Amino acid sequence: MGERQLTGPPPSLAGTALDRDFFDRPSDQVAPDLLGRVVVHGPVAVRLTEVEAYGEPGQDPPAHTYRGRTPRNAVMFGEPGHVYVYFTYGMHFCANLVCRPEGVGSAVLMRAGEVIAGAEVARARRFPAGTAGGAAKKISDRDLARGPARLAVALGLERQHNGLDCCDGGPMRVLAGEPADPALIVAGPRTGVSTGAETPWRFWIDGDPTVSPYRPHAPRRRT
DNA sequence: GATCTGATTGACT
DNA sequence: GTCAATCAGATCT
Repeated sequence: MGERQLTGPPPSLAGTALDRDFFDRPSDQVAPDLLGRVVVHGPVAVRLTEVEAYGEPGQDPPAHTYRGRTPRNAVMFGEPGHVYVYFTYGMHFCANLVCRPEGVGSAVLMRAGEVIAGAEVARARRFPAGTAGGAAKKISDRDLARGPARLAVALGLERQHNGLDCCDGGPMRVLAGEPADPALIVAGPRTGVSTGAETPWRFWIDGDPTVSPYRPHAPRRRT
């Protein structure tokens, strides 16, 4: 993949958006099917290279829905095709795409991707001018959306976007595009979770440089 | 009402 | 490779 000019939306941004039926399936089926697809939010577009599926209440301990519906995770129990944005570690946002019919409570976490449009906007969001380090920071395109929190920032997703519908023709959508080659899709254990990590519900495109590095769960250190 | 944990990242050694 | 930062939600007493 070579350099892409940012002087206008690339042809891929004009593609057809995935409809709600696409998301109305088990998350472990939707997740690998999302690889290679392009997520668009405003001027920024990201091609997904790594995702993680999260299961249903009572079945998947690491999932936020494991203990049932709460005000925080209510979006995941809503209509499929919406975005569930949550705040973690006191400073990061992560974005999920809701799966399964309304009331189930299942989603796919977007872990990493390649910014294919709006790279300068994404870079500015990571380090706004005026902040420490600010514009002087040199971030490669590869690192712009390499990691769940980075991806959320690149797409400009924050708390206010929680519950946003990707299937209503609004500012955010997931393009059908060209799915990843099934031969290159790899499934493995999930990262960063203390329980259920052995479930191979993390999917990524083998060999893609934007896939986030694997990190086993690190227990919180106490002072 | 108080305490603890976490689907992470960036800085520093 | 190691460690601190920071806050909302969930659980516990």
